[in-house]
Amino acid sequence: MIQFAGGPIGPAPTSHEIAGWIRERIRRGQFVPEQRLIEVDIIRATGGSRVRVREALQRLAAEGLVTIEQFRGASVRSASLEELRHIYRARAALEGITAADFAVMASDAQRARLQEIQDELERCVTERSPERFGRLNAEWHELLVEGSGNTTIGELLQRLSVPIHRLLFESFYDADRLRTANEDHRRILAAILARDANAAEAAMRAHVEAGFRTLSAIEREYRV
Amino acid sequence: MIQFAGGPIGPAPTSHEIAGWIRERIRRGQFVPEQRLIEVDIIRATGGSRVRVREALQRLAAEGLVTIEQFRGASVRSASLEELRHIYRARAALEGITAADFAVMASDAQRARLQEIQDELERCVTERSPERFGRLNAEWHELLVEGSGNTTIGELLQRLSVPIHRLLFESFYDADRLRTANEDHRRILAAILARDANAAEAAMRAHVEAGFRTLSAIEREYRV
DNA sequence: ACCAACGAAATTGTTGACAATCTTGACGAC
DNA sequence: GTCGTCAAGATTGTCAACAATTTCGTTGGT
Repeated sequence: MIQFAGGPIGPAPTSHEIAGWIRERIRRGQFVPEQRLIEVDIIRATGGSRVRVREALQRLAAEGLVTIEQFRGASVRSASLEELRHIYRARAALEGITAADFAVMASDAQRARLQEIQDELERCVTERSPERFGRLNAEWHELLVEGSGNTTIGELLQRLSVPIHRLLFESFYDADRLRTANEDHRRILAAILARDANAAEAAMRAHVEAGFRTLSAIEREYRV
Repeated sequence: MIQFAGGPIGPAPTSHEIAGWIRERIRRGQFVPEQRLIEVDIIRATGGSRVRVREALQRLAAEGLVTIEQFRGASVRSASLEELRHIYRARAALEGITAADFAVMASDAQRARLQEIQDELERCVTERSPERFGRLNAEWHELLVEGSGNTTIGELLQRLSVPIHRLLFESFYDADRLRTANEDHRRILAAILARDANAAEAAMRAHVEAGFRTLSAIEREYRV
Protein backbone atom coordinates (compact mmCIF):
# COMPACT_ATOMS: atom_id res chain seq x y z
CA MET A 1 0.00 0.00 0.00
CA ILE A 2 2.98 2.27 0.50
CA GLN A 3 3.52 4.22 -2.68
CA PHE A 4 6.41 6.68 -2.77
CA ALA A 5 5.87 7.06 -6.48
CA GLY A 6 4.78 10.65 -6.12
CA GLY A 7 1.09 10.48 -5.38
CA PRO A 8 -0.34 10.78 -1.89
CA ILE A 9 0.23 7.86 0.43
CA GLY A 10 -2.27 5.93 2.48
CA PRO A 11 -4.01 7.26 5.56
CA ALA A 12 -2.00 8.08 8.67
CA PRO A 13 1.47 7.60 7.19
CA THR A 14 4.32 7.16 9.64
CA SER A 15 7.20 9.64 9.80
CA HIS A 16 9.27 7.01 8.04
CA GLU A 17 6.86 6.88 5.13
CA ILE A 18 6.68 10.66 4.92
CA ALA A 19 10.48 10.85 4.94
CA GLY A 20 10.50 8.34 2.09
CA TRP A 21 7.98 10.40 0.16
CA ILE A 22 10.06 13.57 0.50
CA ARG A 23 13.29 11.73 -0.24
CA GLU A 24 11.85 10.32 -3.44
CA ARG A 25 10.75 13.78 -4.57
CA ILE A 26 14.21 15.16 -3.91
CA ARG A 27 15.73 12.28 -5.87
CA ARG A 28 13.53 12.99 -8.83
CA GLY A 29 14.18 16.69 -8.74
CA GLN A 30 10.58 17.62 -7.99
CA PHE A 31 11.99 19.32 -4.93
CA VAL A 32 15.00 21.30 -6.13
CA PRO A 33 17.95 22.50 -4.01
CA GLU A 34 17.29 25.58 -1.89
CA GLN A 35 13.54 24.99 -2.16
CA ARG A 36 11.79 25.42 1.15
CA LEU A 37 9.71 22.51 2.40
CA ILE A 38 6.60 24.04 3.94
CA GLU A 39 5.08 21.87 6.62
CA VAL A 40 1.47 22.56 5.66
CA ASP A 41 2.07 21.63 2.03
CA ILE A 42 3.59 18.31 2.98
CA ILE A 43 0.75 17.69 5.41
CA ARG A 44 -1.77 18.31 2.65
CA ALA A 45 0.13 16.21 0.12
CA THR A 46 0.81 13.21 2.33
CA GLY A 47 -2.08 13.26 4.77
CA GLY A 48 0.33 13.03 7.70
CA SER A 49 -0.05 14.96 10.93
CA ARG A 50 2.18 17.89 11.72
CA VAL A 51 4.20 16.00 14.31
CA ARG A 52 4.95 13.24 11.81
CA VAL A 53 6.02 15.68 9.17
CA ARG A 54 8.35 17.45 11.56
CA GLU A 55 9.84 14.13 12.62
CA ALA A 56 10.34 13.17 9.00
CA LEU A 57 12.18 16.44 8.32
CA GLN A 58 14.42 15.82 11.33
CA ARG A 59 15.32 12.42 9.93
CA LEU A 60 16.16 13.90 6.57
CA ALA A 61 18.25 16.56 8.28
CA ALA A 62 20.21 13.80 10.00
CA GLU A 63 20.78 12.22 6.59
CA GLY A 64 22.12 15.53 5.36
CA LEU A 65 19.42 15.85 2.72
CA VAL A 66 17.78 18.98 4.11
CA THR A 67 18.90 21.75 6.40
CA ILE A 68 16.73 23.14 9.17
CA GLU A 69 17.10 26.74 10.30
CA GLN A 70 15.44 28.23 13.34
CA PHE A 71 12.10 29.78 12.37
CA ARG A 72 12.82 29.17 8.69
CA GLY A 73 12.13 25.48 8.64
CA ALA A 74 13.52 22.91 6.26
CA SER A 75 14.91 23.40 2.78
CA VAL A 76 16.56 21.03 0.34
CA ARG A 77 20.32 21.13 0.71
CA SER A 78 22.26 21.87 -2.43
CA ALA A 79 25.49 20.03 -3.10
CA SER A 80 28.47 22.00 -4.38
CA LEU A 81 30.73 20.53 -7.03
CA GLU A 82 33.27 20.08 -4.27
CA GLU A 83 30.79 18.00 -2.31
CA LEU A 84 29.94 15.94 -5.41
CA ARG A 85 33.65 15.16 -5.67
CA HIS A 86 33.69 14.02 -2.05
CA ILE A 87 30.63 11.86 -2.60
CA TYR A 88 32.14 10.21 -5.64
CA ARG A 89 35.40 9.57 -3.83
CA ALA A 90 33.45 7.81 -1.08
CA ARG A 91 31.45 5.89 -3.66
CA ALA A 92 34.62 4.81 -5.45
CA ALA A 93 35.92 3.35 -2.20
CA LEU A 94 32.68 1.66 -1.18
CA GLU A 95 31.56 0.37 -4.58
CA GLY A 96 35.10 -0.82 -5.23
CA ILE A 97 35.18 -2.97 -2.13
CA THR A 98 31.64 -4.10 -2.86
CA ALA A 99 32.67 -5.40 -6.28
CA ALA A 100 35.62 -7.19 -4.70
CA ASP A 101 33.38 -8.82 -2.09
CA PHE A 102 30.81 -9.80 -4.70
CA ALA A 103 33.51 -11.51 -6.75
CA VAL A 104 34.37 -13.68 -3.75
CA MET A 105 31.07 -14.14 -1.94
CA ALA A 106 28.16 -13.95 -4.36
CA SER A 107 26.08 -17.02 -5.19
CA ASP A 108 25.95 -18.53 -8.66
CA ALA A 109 22.37 -17.31 -9.05
CA GLN A 110 23.46 -13.76 -8.31
CA ARG A 111 26.30 -13.98 -10.81
CA ALA A 112 23.88 -15.23 -13.43
CA ARG A 113 21.44 -12.44 -12.65
CA LEU A 114 24.19 -9.86 -12.98
CA GLN A 115 24.96 -11.22 -16.42
CA GLU A 116 21.26 -11.05 -17.32
CA ILE A 117 20.97 -7.39 -16.37
CA GLN A 118 24.15 -6.72 -18.26
CA ASP A 119 22.63 -8.22 -21.41
CA GLU A 120 19.59 -5.99 -21.04
CA LEU A 121 21.82 -2.97 -20.52
CA GLU A 122 23.60 -3.75 -23.80
CA ARG A 123 20.24 -3.76 -25.55
CA CYS A 124 19.44 -0.36 -24.06
CA VAL A 125 22.58 1.11 -25.59
CA THR A 126 21.71 0.00 -29.12
CA GLU A 127 18.03 0.86 -28.69
CA ARG A 128 18.79 4.27 -27.17
CA SER A 129 16.51 3.98 -24.13
CA PRO A 130 18.21 6.01 -21.42
CA GLU A 131 15.34 5.81 -18.91
CA ARG A 132 15.38 2.04 -18.99
CA PHE A 133 19.17 2.11 -18.81
CA GLY A 134 18.94 4.26 -15.70
CA ARG A 135 16.59 1.85 -13.96
CA LEU A 136 18.61 -1.23 -14.92
CA ASN A 137 21.84 0.48 -13.94
CA ALA A 138 20.47 1.13 -10.45
CA GLU A 139 19.33 -2.49 -10.26
CA TRP A 140 22.78 -3.65 -11.34
CA HIS A 141 24.49 -1.71 -8.58
CA GLU A 142 21.94 -2.83 -5.99
CA LEU A 143 22.44 -6.46 -6.92
CA LEU A 144 26.15 -5.98 -6.43
CA VAL A 145 25.59 -4.76 -2.86
CA GLU A 146 23.17 -7.60 -2.19
CA GLY A 147 25.65 -10.19 -3.41
CA SER A 148 28.45 -8.70 -1.34
CA GLY A 149 26.27 -9.30 1.72
CA ASN A 150 27.20 -6.01 3.40
CA THR A 151 24.03 -4.18 4.41
CA THR A 152 25.95 -1.40 6.19
CA ILE A 153 27.71 -0.41 2.99
CA GLY A 154 24.35 -0.73 1.25
CA GLU A 155 22.84 1.92 3.50
CA LEU A 156 25.79 4.26 3.07
CA LEU A 157 25.66 3.95 -0.71
CA GLN A 158 21.93 4.54 -0.77
CA ARG A 159 22.38 7.68 1.25
CA LEU A 160 25.17 8.89 -1.01
CA SER A 161 23.10 8.22 -4.11
CA VAL A 162 20.28 10.67 -3.36
CA PRO A 163 22.01 13.98 -4.16
CA ILE A 164 23.43 12.65 -7.41
CA HIS A 165 20.48 10.62 -8.64
CA ARG A 166 19.05 13.28 -10.92
CA LEU A 167 22.35 14.30 -12.46
CA LEU A 168 23.21 10.65 -12.99
CA PHE A 169 19.96 10.11 -14.83
CA GLU A 170 20.65 13.20 -16.88
CA SER A 171 24.02 11.81 -17.91
CA PHE A 172 22.47 8.72 -19.49
CA TYR A 173 20.94 10.84 -22.25
CA ASP A 174 24.44 11.10 -23.69
CA ALA A 175 24.90 8.12 -26.01
CA ASP A 176 28.67 8.19 -25.62
CA ARG A 177 28.40 8.00 -21.85
CA LEU A 178 26.09 5.01 -22.16
CA ARG A 179 28.59 3.20 -24.33
CA THR A 180 31.62 3.85 -22.13
CA ALA A 181 29.65 3.00 -18.99
CA ASN A 182 28.71 -0.29 -20.54
CA GLU A 183 32.29 -1.05 -21.46
CA ASP A 184 33.20 -0.44 -17.83
CA HIS A 185 30.42 -2.80 -16.78
CA ARG A 186 31.73 -5.51 -19.06
CA ARG A 187 35.21 -5.23 -17.58
CA ILE A 188 33.83 -5.40 -14.05
CA LEU A 189 31.61 -8.35 -14.87
CA ALA A 190 34.49 -10.24 -16.47
CA ALA A 191 36.64 -9.76 -13.37
CA ILE A 192 33.76 -10.84 -11.13
CA LEU A 193 33.03 -14.00 -13.12
CA ALA A 194 36.75 -14.81 -12.98
CA ARG A 195 36.52 -14.30 -9.20
CA ASP A 196 39.36 -11.83 -9.40
CA ALA A 197 38.58 -9.48 -6.50
CA ASN A 198 41.45 -7.08 -7.13
CA ALA A 199 40.65 -6.61 -10.80
CA ALA A 200 36.95 -6.15 -9.98
CA GLU A 201 37.76 -3.46 -7.44
CA ALA A 202 40.11 -1.60 -9.75
CA ALA A 203 37.63 -1.71 -12.63
CA MET A 204 34.80 -0.51 -10.42
CA ARG A 205 36.83 2.41 -9.12
CA ALA A 206 37.71 3.46 -12.63
CA HIS A 207 34.01 3.21 -13.54
CA VAL A 208 32.90 5.44 -10.66
CA GLU A 209 35.62 7.97 -11.34
CA ALA A 210 34.69 8.13 -15.01
CA GLY A 211 31.12 8.73 -13.88
CA PHE A 212 32.23 11.71 -11.86
CA ARG A 213 34.03 13.26 -14.80
CA THR A 214 30.94 13.24 -17.02
CA LEU A 215 28.78 14.37 -14.13
CA SER A 216 30.98 17.34 -13.31
CA ALA A 217 30.81 18.35 -16.96
CA ILE A 218 27.01 18.35 -16.81
CA GLU A 219 27.00 20.18 -13.51
CA ARG A 220 29.30 22.88 -14.84
CA GLU A 221 26.92 23.35 -17.75
CA TYR A 222 23.98 23.78 -15.37
CA ARG A 223 25.65 26.37 -13.19
CA VAL A 224 26.48 28.70 -16.05
CA MET B 1 29.35 26.33 26.21
CA ILE B 2 28.24 23.07 24.70
CA GLN B 3 29.52 20.27 26.86
CA PHE B 4 28.76 16.73 25.76
CA ALA B 5 31.18 15.46 28.38
CA GLY B 6 28.40 13.84 30.36
CA GLY B 7 27.05 16.53 32.63
CA PRO B 8 23.90 18.49 31.87
CA ILE B 9 24.08 20.98 29.04
CA GLY B 10 23.10 24.62 29.01
CA PRO B 11 19.54 25.88 29.13
CA ALA B 12 17.17 25.19 26.24
CA PRO B 13 19.45 22.81 24.32
CA THR B 14 18.57 22.22 20.67
CA SER B 15 17.64 18.77 19.39
CA HIS B 16 21.10 18.66 17.82
CA GLU B 17 22.76 19.19 21.18
CA ILE B 18 20.56 16.62 22.86
CA ALA B 19 21.36 14.12 20.11
CA GLY B 20 25.05 14.80 20.71
CA TRP B 21 24.62 14.26 24.42
CA ILE B 22 22.94 10.89 23.90
CA ARG B 23 25.42 9.87 21.22
CA GLU B 24 28.32 10.59 23.51
CA ARG B 25 26.80 8.47 26.27
CA ILE B 26 26.30 5.60 23.86
CA ARG B 27 29.92 5.93 22.73
CA ARG B 28 31.16 5.72 26.29
CA GLY B 29 28.98 2.78 27.13
CA GLN B 30 26.96 4.67 29.73
CA PHE B 31 23.97 3.72 27.63
CA VAL B 32 24.38 0.05 26.79
CA PRO B 33 22.79 -1.84 23.88
CA GLU B 34 19.13 -2.78 24.37
CA GLN B 35 18.77 -0.16 27.08
CA ARG B 36 15.60 1.86 26.74
CA LEU B 37 15.95 5.61 26.51
CA ILE B 38 13.09 7.03 28.55
CA GLU B 39 12.02 10.47 27.38
CA VAL B 40 11.43 11.86 30.87
CA ASP B 41 14.87 10.83 32.07
CA ILE B 42 16.56 12.54 29.15
CA ILE B 43 14.43 15.63 29.68
CA ARG B 44 15.50 15.76 33.30
CA ALA B 45 19.15 15.13 32.49
CA THR B 46 19.50 17.58 29.62
CA GLY B 47 16.91 20.22 30.43
CA GLY B 48 15.45 19.95 26.94
CA SER B 49 11.76 20.01 26.15
CA ARG B 50 9.93 16.87 25.19
CA VAL B 51 9.62 17.81 21.54
CA ARG B 52 13.37 18.41 21.32
CA VAL B 53 14.14 15.10 22.94
CA ARG B 54 11.82 13.27 20.56
CA GLU B 55 13.42 15.04 17.60
CA ALA B 56 16.86 14.08 18.87
CA LEU B 57 15.81 10.44 19.11
CA GLN B 58 14.47 10.58 15.55
CA ARG B 59 17.82 11.88 14.36
CA LEU B 60 19.65 9.09 16.15
CA ALA B 61 17.26 6.57 14.65
CA ALA B 62 18.12 7.92 11.19
CA GLU B 63 21.79 7.41 12.05
CA GLY B 64 21.01 3.83 13.00
CA LEU B 65 22.15 4.31 16.57
CA VAL B 66 18.80 3.66 18.21
CA THR B 67 15.65 1.88 17.16
CA ILE B 68 12.19 3.29 17.76
CA GLU B 69 9.22 0.97 18.20
CA GLN B 70 5.62 2.07 18.34
CA PHE B 71 4.56 2.70 21.95
CA ARG B 72 7.88 1.36 23.21
CA GLY B 73 10.01 4.33 22.37
CA ALA B 74 13.73 4.38 21.68
CA SER B 75 16.36 1.91 22.75
CA VAL B 76 20.06 1.62 21.98
CA ARG B 77 20.64 -0.64 19.00
CA SER B 78 23.01 -3.50 19.54
CA ALA B 79 25.43 -4.46 16.80
CA SER B 80 25.88 -8.13 16.02
CA LEU B 81 29.32 -9.50 15.21
CA GLU B 82 28.12 -9.72 11.62
CA GLU B 83 27.35 -6.01 11.64
CA LEU B 84 30.73 -5.23 13.19
CA ARG B 85 32.29 -7.07 10.26
CA HIS B 86 30.28 -4.94 7.84
CA ILE B 87 31.29 -1.76 9.63
CA TYR B 88 34.95 -2.68 9.53
CA ARG B 89 34.77 -3.55 5.87
CA ALA B 90 33.31 -0.12 5.18
CA ARG B 91 35.95 1.50 7.37
CA ALA B 92 38.72 -0.36 5.56
CA ALA B 93 37.51 1.04 2.27
CA LEU B 94 36.98 4.60 3.52
CA GLU B 95 40.06 4.92 5.73
CA GLY B 96 42.14 3.32 2.99
CA ILE B 97 41.14 5.92 0.44
CA THR B 98 41.54 8.62 3.08
CA ALA B 99 45.15 7.61 3.68
CA ALA B 100 45.78 7.63 -0.06
CA ASP B 101 44.28 11.11 -0.41
CA PHE B 102 46.22 12.40 2.57
CA ALA B 103 49.47 11.16 1.02
CA VAL B 104 48.75 13.25 -2.05
CA MET B 105 46.88 16.26 -0.74
CA ALA B 106 47.90 17.04 2.83
CA SER B 107 49.92 20.13 3.71
CA ASP B 108 53.42 19.96 5.13
CA ALA B 109 52.10 21.18 8.47
CA GLN B 110 49.63 18.31 8.58
CA ARG B 111 52.31 15.79 7.73
CA ALA B 112 54.47 17.17 10.51
CA ARG B 113 51.59 17.04 12.98
CA LEU B 114 50.91 13.42 12.04
CA GLN B 115 54.52 12.62 12.83
CA GLU B 116 54.19 14.43 16.17
CA ILE B 117 51.16 12.43 17.23
CA GLN B 118 52.93 9.29 16.10
CA ASP B 119 55.87 10.09 18.42
CA GLU B 120 53.49 10.56 21.31
CA LEU B 121 51.78 7.28 20.48
CA GLU B 122 55.13 5.51 20.65
CA ARG B 123 55.67 6.93 24.12
CA CYS B 124 52.26 5.61 25.19
CA VAL B 125 53.26 2.09 24.22
CA THR B 126 56.37 2.08 26.37
CA GLU B 127 54.65 3.92 29.21
CA ARG B 128 51.58 1.64 29.11
CA SER B 129 48.92 4.36 29.04
CA PRO B 130 46.05 2.92 27.03
CA GLU B 131 43.61 5.77 27.75
CA ARG B 132 45.99 8.33 26.35
CA PHE B 133 46.72 6.03 23.45
CA GLY B 134 42.99 5.83 22.72
CA ARG B 135 42.62 9.59 22.64
CA LEU B 136 45.71 10.13 20.50
CA ASN B 137 44.71 7.31 18.18
CA ALA B 138 41.36 9.01 17.55
CA GLU B 139 43.15 12.30 16.94
CA TRP B 140 45.52 10.59 14.52
CA HIS B 141 42.66 9.21 12.45
CA GLU B 142 40.77 12.52 12.53
CA LEU B 143 43.84 14.40 11.31
CA LEU B 144 44.04 11.96 8.43
CA VAL B 145 40.50 12.80 7.37
CA GLU B 146 41.16 16.51 7.77
CA GLY B 147 44.25 16.33 5.60
CA SER B 148 42.45 14.35 2.93
CA GLY B 149 39.99 17.25 2.68
CA ASN B 150 36.94 15.02 2.29
CA THR B 151 34.29 16.05 4.80
CA THR B 152 31.71 13.61 3.42
CA ILE B 153 33.92 10.65 4.21
CA GLY B 154 34.63 12.28 7.57
CA GLU B 155 30.95 12.21 8.46
CA LEU B 156 30.54 8.60 7.35
CA LEU B 157 33.55 7.50 9.39
CA GLN B 158 32.33 9.36 12.44
CA ARG B 159 28.99 7.65 12.16
CA LEU B 160 30.62 4.24 11.76
CA SER B 161 32.86 4.83 14.76
CA VAL B 162 30.10 5.16 17.34
CA PRO B 163 29.10 1.50 17.72
CA ILE B 164 32.70 0.34 17.95
CA HIS B 165 34.15 3.11 20.08
CA ARG B 166 33.89 1.29 23.38
CA LEU B 167 35.19 -2.04 22.13
CA LEU B 168 38.06 -0.22 20.42
CA PHE B 169 38.99 1.47 23.66
CA GLU B 170 38.81 -1.88 25.41
CA SER B 171 41.24 -3.37 22.91
CA PHE B 172 43.95 -0.86 23.79
CA TYR B 173 44.37 -2.42 27.23
CA ASP B 174 46.11 -5.29 25.50
CA ALA B 175 49.82 -4.36 25.30
CA ASP B 176 50.37 -6.59 22.28
CA ARG B 177 47.59 -4.87 20.38
CA LEU B 178 49.13 -1.49 21.16
CA ARG B 179 52.46 -2.59 19.78
CA THR B 180 51.12 -4.08 16.56
CA ALA B 181 48.82 -1.11 16.00
CA ASN B 182 51.79 1.18 16.33
CA GLU B 183 53.80 -0.85 13.86
CA ASP B 184 50.91 -0.46 11.41
CA HIS B 185 50.91 3.28 12.05
CA ARG B 186 54.61 3.49 11.31
CA ARG B 187 54.15 1.71 8.00
CA ILE B 188 51.26 4.00 7.04
CA LEU B 189 53.18 7.10 8.05
CA ALA B 190 56.24 6.05 6.06
CA ALA B 191 54.11 5.55 2.93
CA ILE B 192 52.41 8.90 3.46
CA LEU B 193 55.67 10.81 3.92
CA ALA B 194 56.96 9.15 0.75
CA ARG B 195 53.75 10.35 -0.95
CA ASP B 196 53.06 6.78 -2.03
CA ALA B 197 49.25 6.72 -2.17
CA ASN B 198 48.93 3.04 -3.08
CA ALA B 199 51.21 1.86 -0.30
CA ALA B 200 49.42 4.12 2.20
CA GLU B 201 46.06 2.69 1.22
CA ALA B 202 47.22 -0.91 1.39
CA ALA B 203 48.86 -0.37 4.78
CA MET B 204 45.77 1.36 6.16
CA ARG B 205 43.51 -1.45 5.00
CA ALA B 206 45.71 -4.02 6.65
CA HIS B 207 45.63 -1.91 9.82
CA VAL B 208 41.84 -1.72 9.92
CA GLU B 209 41.45 -5.38 9.20
CA ALA B 210 43.89 -6.29 11.95
CA GLY B 211 41.81 -4.08 14.25
CA PHE B 212 38.73 -6.10 13.42
CA ARG B 213 40.40 -9.37 14.25
CA THR B 214 41.34 -8.29 17.78
CA LEU B 215 37.96 -6.65 18.23
CA SER B 216 36.05 -9.76 17.25
CA ALA B 217 38.13 -11.73 19.74
CA ILE B 218 37.11 -9.34 22.52
CA GLU B 219 33.50 -9.36 21.41
CA ARG B 220 33.38 -13.16 21.42
CA GLU B 221 34.74 -13.09 24.98
CA TYR B 222 31.99 -10.70 26.08
CA ARG B 223 29.13 -12.71 24.63
CA VAL B 224 30.09 -15.90 26.41
C1' DA C 1 10.04 55.59 -9.70
C1' DC C 2 12.42 54.31 -5.45
C1' DC C 3 12.87 53.33 -0.61
C1' DA C 4 11.95 52.72 4.29
C1' DA C 5 8.64 51.81 7.87
C1' DC C 6 4.83 49.40 9.09
C1' DG C 7 1.53 45.73 9.69
C1' DA C 8 -1.00 41.64 8.28
C1' DA C 9 -0.40 37.02 6.81
C1' DA C 10 2.25 32.97 6.68
C1' DT C 11 5.19 29.85 8.86
C1' DT C 12 7.58 27.68 12.42
C1' DG C 13 8.36 26.72 17.50
C1' DT C 14 6.43 25.47 22.06
C1' DT C 15 3.45 23.97 25.53
C1' DG C 16 0.11 21.39 27.94
C1' DA C 17 -3.47 18.20 28.15
C1' DC C 18 -5.31 13.97 26.80
C1' DA C 19 -5.51 9.23 24.46
C1' DA C 20 -3.36 4.78 23.46
C1' DT C 21 -0.39 1.35 24.75
C1' DC C 22 2.89 -1.14 27.46
C1' DT C 23 4.73 -2.64 32.07
C1' DT C 24 4.59 -4.03 36.64
C1' DG C 25 2.93 -5.98 40.64
C1' DA C 26 -0.78 -8.03 43.29
C1' DC C 27 -4.19 -11.39 43.60
C1' DG C 28 -6.46 -15.68 43.25
C1' DA C 29 -7.19 -20.45 41.05
C1' DC C 30 -5.15 -24.72 40.52
C1' DG D 1 4.79 -22.89 43.96
C1' DT D 2 3.12 -21.66 39.20
C1' DC D 3 0.28 -19.67 36.13
C1' DG D 4 -3.07 -16.52 34.23
C1' DT D 5 -5.91 -12.22 35.10
C1' DC D 6 -6.59 -7.78 36.19
C1' DA D 7 -5.81 -3.13 37.49
C1' DA D 8 -2.82 0.82 38.52
C1' DG D 9 1.13 3.18 37.04
C1' DA D 10 4.46 4.40 33.63
C1' DT D 11 5.51 5.61 29.05
C1' DT D 12 4.75 6.97 24.52
C1' DG D 13 1.66 8.98 20.74
C1' DT D 14 -1.44 12.68 19.24
C1' DC D 15 -3.71 16.86 18.94
C1' DA D 16 -5.06 21.62 19.22
C1' DA D 17 -4.15 26.06 20.71
C1' DC D 18 -0.93 29.66 21.37
C1' DA D 19 3.66 32.24 21.01
C1' DA D 20 7.65 33.74 18.28
C1' DT D 21 9.56 34.84 14.10
C1' DT D 22 9.88 35.60 9.29
C1' DT D 23 7.84 37.04 4.90
C1' DC D 24 5.52 39.93 1.93
C1' DG D 25 2.57 43.42 0.42
C1' DT D 26 1.11 48.29 1.42
C1' DT D 27 1.56 52.84 2.40
C1' DG D 28 3.58 57.15 2.70
C1' DG D 29 7.39 60.12 1.83
C1' DT D 30 10.93 61.96 -1.29
